[in-house]
Parts: sequence; structure tokens; C-alpha cells
Amino acid sequence: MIENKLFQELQSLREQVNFHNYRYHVLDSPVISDAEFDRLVARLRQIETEHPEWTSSDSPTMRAGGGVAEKFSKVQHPAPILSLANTFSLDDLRAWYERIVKIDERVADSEFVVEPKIDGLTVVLHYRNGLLVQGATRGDGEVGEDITANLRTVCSIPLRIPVDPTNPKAPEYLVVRGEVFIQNREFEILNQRLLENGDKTYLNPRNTAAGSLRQLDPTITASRPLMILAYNIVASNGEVPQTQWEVLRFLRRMGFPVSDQVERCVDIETVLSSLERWTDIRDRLPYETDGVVIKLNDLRLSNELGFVGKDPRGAIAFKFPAREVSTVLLDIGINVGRTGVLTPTAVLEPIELGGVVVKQATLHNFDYIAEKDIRIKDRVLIKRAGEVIPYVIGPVSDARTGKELVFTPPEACPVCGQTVEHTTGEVAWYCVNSTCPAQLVRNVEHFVSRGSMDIVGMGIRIVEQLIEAGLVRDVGDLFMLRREQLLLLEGFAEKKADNLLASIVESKKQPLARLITALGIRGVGEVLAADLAAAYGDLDTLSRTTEEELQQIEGVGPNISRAIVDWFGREKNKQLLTKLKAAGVWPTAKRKTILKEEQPLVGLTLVVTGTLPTYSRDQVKELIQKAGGKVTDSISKKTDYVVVGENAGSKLDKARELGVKILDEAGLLALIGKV
DNA sequence: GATCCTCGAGTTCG
DNA sequence: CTCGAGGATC
Repeated sequence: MIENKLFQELQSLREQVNFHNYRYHVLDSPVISDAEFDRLVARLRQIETEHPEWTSSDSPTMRAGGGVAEKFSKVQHPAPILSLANTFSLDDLRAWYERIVKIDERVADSEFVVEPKIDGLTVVLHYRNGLLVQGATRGDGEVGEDITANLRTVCSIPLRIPVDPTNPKAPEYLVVRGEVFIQNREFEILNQRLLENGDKTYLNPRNTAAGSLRQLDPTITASRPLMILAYNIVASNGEVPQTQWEVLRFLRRMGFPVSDQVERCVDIETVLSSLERWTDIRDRLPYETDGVVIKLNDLRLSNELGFVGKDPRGAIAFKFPAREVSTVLLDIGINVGRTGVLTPTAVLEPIELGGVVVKQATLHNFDYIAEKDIRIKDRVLIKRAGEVIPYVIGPVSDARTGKELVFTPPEACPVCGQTVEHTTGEVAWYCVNSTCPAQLVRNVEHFVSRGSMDIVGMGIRIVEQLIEAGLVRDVGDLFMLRREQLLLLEGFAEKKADNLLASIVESKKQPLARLITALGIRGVGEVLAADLAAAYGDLDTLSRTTEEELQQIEGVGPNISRAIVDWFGREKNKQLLTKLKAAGVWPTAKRKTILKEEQPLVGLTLVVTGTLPTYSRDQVKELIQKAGGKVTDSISKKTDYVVVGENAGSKLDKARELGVKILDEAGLLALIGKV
């Protein structure tokens, strides 16, 4: 009698735990606290330990069990797991529609269902009498691999359906198709963890989901934040809905997670306008999508339409432009920066990505290459950071042929041939030859660049030309250039020479902060240069400073102060300063104290992101600085405001995440009191 | 001593 | 945008 009561409690506990698990993982709206949930599970475990004879495969305590497998066995699917034809344009989509209308005119009156195409892995789940009995990968569509033990660990996959027993019973036999994936955020967190443990990281969420499902030890899979969305019934022996829309509702009732981004469209025009919204929706989704799937809602009609090759006619995938693409790493080139740092760049088999043809990408540094085990001739995955600058995510290891070459960092500077140096503990390798021509070019380039002296019309080509001709040996020489010298250079006519000379003269008016930035002292950029200018007022005073004095300035420690004092101590640089002074390039700055009442933003740190309606990025920065505010690049807890414009990317998300106040341009102007 | 934050440096293509 | 490094902070 007591036993009986205990058994009832056990069953009730299982039901409760399954239900709350479902509330949490599927509906994302838990109704009890984590602590309460843990208590239920603990009690359940206790009873199960006392009565091992009562264990059952649908018990929530049995998700990760069963030990380590040797390999996965093959599974024949009950029906082919179909792939879909792809289209890449709205025109193609319309063409598809017109084709199938021609085949069967009832299509013209049919509804469509539009669903996201998640970039994950297709899995096939078998239920008998409501119990999950098998789970498999898609494989080649006919035969997959048995990964039941791993799929059982995915909390949003129901072990027993329907999860809510008040719903109608499940068919005795039901096979469901779904997509297993990992959310972007969870991917980042997991990779971070792997990196900290010194383990190999994954390339992207899809790759991670694949790797997680292929673990032979289900406890590892259990530790991965896998999710599933179900969208199809592969086979069944009971009554199942005959429209896609109803199938999704049915799956939801059974307790499967179903995408909430699904749309039912009355005709093809509605589908097309839905697709227009999808470019925005795609960016906001917490997981990666590579397109949307458009299905005829009437599944019987869809079936009757038949196949083209292996693809059913009644559905089609509309693919988004790829954000990542793979190509061959032809070679690794070396750049020498103005500080002498050697940076490896990837020379790529040209490939289109986001509307441009990418031929090169940064590899950051030599450690990065080693860490990711990137080899020459590897197939590598490329992504455009912030949709702009391409970088190599890592090698596609599966595509290895054995002909790949491990890359060895050079021992000599590729430009001047001098041996390169490396400080232990640091990542960068330096060419320390102060007369290395590459460094001179980069140095001059930096000097004339927009954030520095801003000499308009002087690009890298002209800089190289001037150095080659022997007219420029250091940046001071720029101010000694004469018209007749320029006219001797190839491609220089009078107009061009005059324009260049005029902008050189114009640059002499640049404020001291700009000049300090332009000098290119290691560790001194825009921000610190502004502080130094305000603290010292002119270059003579600055050149006489000491390390101790410099360290009074915020952000200056032993390393940077040493670099500054070093720089001014070098004979070459002393000569340069003499040249600049002689040429009249000698701006001074007022050592002013900040007037608080006119400076509404004093003490505030702001970050600007996206494109603002009226001001340029630099203008806004200046505006904020004039109001006493500080502009930085990265958002943290210390950021007071984020000024957001059009096309703001990840920074906006970060701001929301950290609860940083968000302003638009008008909001900023109001804050400054400029409206 | 560890962790957080900020800055600097290098980056692609049209 | 990414990464590394230096500095600040706890």
C-alpha cells in the first residue's frame, strides 16, 4: 500500500519535472524557480535510487546515461529525408511558383508557409507509444547514424509525447524531423570555455552543433547548449494533419519546440513581401539562418506535384547571401607595419562574400595561425567582421588532403632581410631595423593619414614614389619638397604638384595633438596624444619630460612612459624635430583647465556606433569632446551612453545587454543642450 | 594576482 | 572589427 503511494508520487514527479522542463526549455517561460525544480529532481532521484526496478526510459533523470559508445550504428530512415532546391533571388522564386502553377492550377489558390531555415543539423526522431525510441542524423537522406543517446540529452526534445498529458494522444508510431542547433550567444560562451581549457575551439555554431552530436560520450553532448526546432512529420501510422500549418501546430501540441517565426501566407505575393522583412528578422534572430523555406501549405497537393531529381516540387529554399564562405588559402604573406610588427595575411583563392570579391584577409599574428592550426593549401572559412573586414575563422579540417603545409614564421624581415626579434611573453615579432624601408613607408603614411596631419592627396603610392626618388628620408623632408622636384616625378603635372604642396602647407596648421599622434611613438595614439598636448603645450617641453612625470597622466605606465622618453632621446628623432621646427611645423596647445559649467558631459564616457543622420562619426566625437565628454570605442559597464545611428551592429546589442543608456543623435544634442 | 577596461595597431575592398 | 598589451582596479 505504501509502495503504491510512493509509485504514484514517482509518476507525478516525473510528470511535473517533464512539464517544468518543457516550460523552461521549450516555452521559455518557467513557472517555478530553479531551486524548486532542483528539489523536484532530487526527490525523484531519491525514489528511483531506492527503487531501481521502477526506472523508465522517459524519466527526466535518464537523459544522459548509458555510457560511452564505440561508434554510431547505421539507421535506415522510414522515408527519404529530402533536401530542397535552392533559389537565390525573388525572380527565381516567382519562376518556381509559375512552374508549379502550370503543373497543377490548384497551386494558384493554395496557401504557403514560410519558415526559417536554421543553419544546424537535421535529425530524425522516432516515437513509439509516445516514447522516444530512436534519434538519427540525416546522413545521405536514406541512411543516417544512430545518435539516440546524444539526442536524449537535448532538453527540449521530449522523451515522452504529448508532454502535456491533457493533450490528445500521440499516434502509436510517429517520426519527426527537426533541426538541432546552438544559439550564437551560447556558441561564444562555449568557445570561450574551450579556449580557457586549452581545447580546440569550434568554427561556428553549426560546426559546434555537429561536433556536439558526434560525441561518443553522451555526457559531453549533455554539457553542450543544444536546442531543437521541429518542423516535419516523416512517417506516422495515425491521423496527422494534412497541411504544413496544422503539422506545426500538432507538433507544438505534442510538446516539440516549433519556430515562432513561421508565417502563413495566402498567396505568393504575400510570400514575397514576407521575404523582404526577413533581411531584418535574420539579424535579430538569436541563431544563424541560411535562408527561409517556402512550402505549399497543402501537403497532399505538394505530394502530388512530385519531384525534380531528388527535390520535391512543393517546397523550396530561399537562400540568404552567405556571411561565411570557404575558399583555399593559397599562401601566407607578411606585412611590415610602421612599428616593425610583422603581420601575416592570407592570400586567398578569390571568392565572393557579401557582394565583394575577397582575395586577402588578415591572420592577425603568428600565434593565431598556430592556435587554429591553419596551413597553406587548407580550405579555410572566411567571414567579414562587422560585414566589412574579412578574416579567417579557421581551417575546414574535414577538407584536408594531406598536402597542406604547416607555416613557419619567417626569421628575417621580408623587406629588409634583417633578423626579426621577439620578446618572450609577447605575441608580435618585430623587424627592429630602424632604416627598414617598409617601416619608413608606413611611418610617412601614418604621418600624412587622416587622423594625423591629414595631408590630402598623399596616399601610399605617392609616399612610395617620394621615398624611392630619395626626396623623403623622414617625415620632416615632406616640408622641404620643392615644386620642381615633384614635377620630375612620373605622373606629376603642375596642377597635381601644386595641390600636393598646398595641402602640405595646410597641414602645418594642425593642432599639436595631431602632430604628436603623427610622430608614431609606440603606444601613443589619438587619445594619449590629446592628453600629452594638453599637459605639455609644445614639443620642446614634452621632449624634456621624465618617465616619472609622464606617469602622472592617466593611462601612462612604465612601458609607455619609457617608449616616449626613448623616442625623444634618439638622435634621429632630435634631428627630425629640428627639421620640423625649421619648417614651421611647430604647433602649440593651450594648457587649459576644463570649464565645468560649459561642459555638460564632463565625466561621462560615450560610445558612438552606426551612421548618424547629420553628423559624421568624427564630427560627433569632436562635439562630445568639446562638451567635456570622453569617446571610447568599446562598450563596458563604465560607458554612460551609447549614441546609436543607422545600421548599428553588435554594439547596440552589447549596450542593451549591459543596460547602458542609448541615445540617438537628437538625444545627444539635447543632452549637450544644443537643440 | 587576477580581472576588467581602454587604447593602439593593423586590417579589405571599391 | 579583431586582437594584444598596458594600465587601472579590486
